[in-house]
Parts: sequence; C-alpha cells; structure tokens
Amino acid sequence: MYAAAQTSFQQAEHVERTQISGPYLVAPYQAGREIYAEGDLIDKCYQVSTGAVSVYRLLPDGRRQVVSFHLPGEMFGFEAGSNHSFFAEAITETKLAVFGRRHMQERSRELLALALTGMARAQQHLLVIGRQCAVERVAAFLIDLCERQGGGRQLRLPMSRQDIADYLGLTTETVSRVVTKLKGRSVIALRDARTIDIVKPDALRALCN
Amino acid sequence: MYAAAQTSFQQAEHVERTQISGPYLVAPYQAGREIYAEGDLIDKCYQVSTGAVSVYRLLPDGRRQVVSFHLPGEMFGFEAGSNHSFFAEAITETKLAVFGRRHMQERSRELLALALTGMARAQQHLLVIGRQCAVERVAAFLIDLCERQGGGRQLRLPMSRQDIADYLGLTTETVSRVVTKLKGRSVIALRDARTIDIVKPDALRALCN
DNA sequence: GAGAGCACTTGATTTGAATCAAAGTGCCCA
DNA sequence: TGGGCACTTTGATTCAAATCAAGTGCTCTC
Repeated sequence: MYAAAQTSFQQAEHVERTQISGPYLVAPYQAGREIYAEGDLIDKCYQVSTGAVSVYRLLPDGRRQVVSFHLPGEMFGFEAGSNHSFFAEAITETKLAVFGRRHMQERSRELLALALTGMARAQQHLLVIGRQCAVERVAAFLIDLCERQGGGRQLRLPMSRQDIADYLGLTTETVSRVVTKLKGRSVIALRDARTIDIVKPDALRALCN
Repeated sequence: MYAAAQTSFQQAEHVERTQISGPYLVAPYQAGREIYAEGDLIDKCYQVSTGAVSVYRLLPDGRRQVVSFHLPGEMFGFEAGSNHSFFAEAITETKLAVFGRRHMQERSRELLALALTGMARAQQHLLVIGRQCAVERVAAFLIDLCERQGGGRQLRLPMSRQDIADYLGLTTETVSRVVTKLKGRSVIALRDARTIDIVKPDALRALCN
C-alpha cells in the first residue's frame, strides 16, 4: 500500500510544496523523534502507518500531560489556530503518511468528523482523569487500547509506564502498582512489561465505572 | 437582535421542520432545565444568547464531570456520531438561539473551526485536571472565565461551587477552601459568593503554572 | 560474559484532597 | 417577619496517590 515507505521526510516536504494533494508520501521516524513542537506552524496532518505517536503538552516546571496516543490508521496533527499548541513525537519506530495543506482543504468534510471525534475522545478522557480513581483509569486505558488494536485478548503497549502515567494523570509507580494488583487478581497476565493478556475482559470492563 | 426572544421552543422545532435555516429563533430555559440528554438525537446546535450552560457526563454511581461551560455568544451541541454522549443544562435563566440541521450542513466550515477549538479547550483542560493542584486549577478557571467575560476585573460566576468542583475534578469543600485562601492572600476579593473581584491579576496568572 | 544504563517494580513515608460533620449565610415565600 | 431550605464555609479526620528510596531484571555494548 505505501509504495514510497522509504522516502525521506525532506522529499515529502518538496512534494507538498509542489501542490500534489491526494497521493502522499510516507516518512519514517525513529523512536523518540519529535514530529512537531509547540509553536510550529500547522501545515500538514498525519496518519500513522506503523508504530505509535504521543501528543502532549508541558508545563514550565516539566510536568507533562499526554492528551492522546495514535495507533496505525489514526490521524492527528490538526488543531485550532495556525500554530501547534502541543508536541507530537514518535513513541517507537514509526512511519507516517503526511498530508499537505491543500489536501486538508479538499477534505474539510472528513476533517470535521475527525475533529468531532477528537473532541469526544478528549471529553471522555476528562471524565476518566477528573472523576475516576487509579484502578479505573488504568482499566479504561487498557480497554480503550485493546479495542483500538482490534479487540483481541493480547495487548501490546508501545509506550512506557511514564507515558501511560502522563496520559492518565498518575505516576509510573502508581501505574505499576495497579498493573501488579490486576495481575494479582488474575484480571490480566503479563508476558513481559509491554505485552498484556486480558484474562478476564468482563472483570476489566466492570472496573471502569 | 433576537426579535423572537419570547418564542417557545415548540415553535422553534416547527420552524426547523419547515427547513428555514439562516434565521433562527430564541428559546428560553429556566435555571436547571435540561437542554438535551445523553442518548438524544443530535439535530440542532445552540448559541447562548443570555445566561449560561453546562455540558456534563455522569458515571453510574453519580460522579459527574462537567466538560464545558458556555457563556453568551458561545456555541455548543455538536458532537461526533448521531446521538449525544453528554447532558446539557441551563445553569441560570438562559436564552438560546437554536439552529437546525440544515443550518449546520450549510455552515460546516465554521463548524470545523468550532470543533477544533472545542477539542483544544478540552485538551487544555486535560492538562489542568491531570497535572495541576487544586489552587492551580481554581486560578486557571477564574482566569479563563474572566477572559471569556471580557477581561474586566470583576467576575460573575453563574455556576455553583458544586458545578465548579465537577468541572475541575475537585469537591465543593476544596473549591471553597481555595477561594478562601486566595481571598486571604488578597489575590481576589468576594463581594458575595458568586461575585469576585480580581485584585491581583498577575498573582492569579502566576498561580496557573 | 561482565558491567553500564534503563525501565520497571516494590516498599516506607508523606501529603494534598476527600470525606465526614457542623456551622454560617442568604433568600424565598408563607 | 421569621421559618425553612439550599448554598457555602470551616473544622477534624481519613485515605489514595505522590514522593522518596531501594531493588530487580533486561538489553546493549565492549
């Protein structure tokens, strides 16, 4: 599907300048590489081809809030205004389909649907962070991620405990303790720290509210 | 501006059915009245004319998260999907301009901008709730509200301490204690519980991060 | 295969906000 | 004019999660 997967980001930039819209190129990003920063001009949007992306915001003292993770097939990078308010970075080795400004204008109808689901996700996440305890937050996170990976029983976490903590408004220690507790109750099982088997999906779902 | 301010909601519904789009009618709502509920079909959107509105979500055990407040001039009611995931209710005596489905289709470009700012607001709020302490949350709330009311030094709160608590992920007691503390430091002064003078705007802004 | 460097886990203690409880305060209406 | 009621404030105590502090285990390199 992505014939130009090995194409560099610089070439993608060039094509965009020449106003080609529909077809796009795929740019590779190493784990940890910044995709855009707060303050950068918004002139592209992205679709994850492989890998995973986090979008986050920082406070001056270093506190961080991850507002979203993006998995293969998902789009991100559109925001209100002309400059980014958030940072985006590749969590793992990632390939991104890059769309130019012209493409965004042509597809404003689809963009509306994406913006509305983005708003819904953020608002749902507000409920989780604002009104649920640590166990409920982690359970909701695992279920959400599982569904977005196709709903199977095995779950691969592309992100670290710190990323999860910054997404859920917790600390790594608390995330780790909750995972240990869920493992103790046999709700989940760990193959390794980043690979989770959901042993009792119903029990996990019951923990969300 | 709103010539038909006294028109009933039922008449507004009728006009919508007859496909009149651009001109709209204004419907009055008493304090506490529900505007729409979770599960309701999405077929209108609203602009606050006078008063104030809260949009919130409930957990089965009664915990509540207010995701947004809407003041005069602001629009709300558009969501992803075909049914509402949230409740909306008038906080005070409120008048709403009601727009029908046809109007929304015609103005999808403006709706995109609204959806993007809605997403940005929700994501900014995630940072506040996920990573800031009680004092920072209340300070951020007061500044946000103040700016949306025109940026003067006097601030009128249309909502109760409970509404504020449910918006900030706190309890009424904690909100009250923070307000008392800010009053003690002379950052703010209270004319009454719902009318606040911002005595030291810079000090308040400094508390946000 | 030894050792450095990370990510993750576990334990002890502290702490900020929740909870529980009891007053104020103001407002509506009889 | 005063009683009732909802909202707000204040105080005492508890508790969930943060912080502080070691470990453990894995991977990568030399």
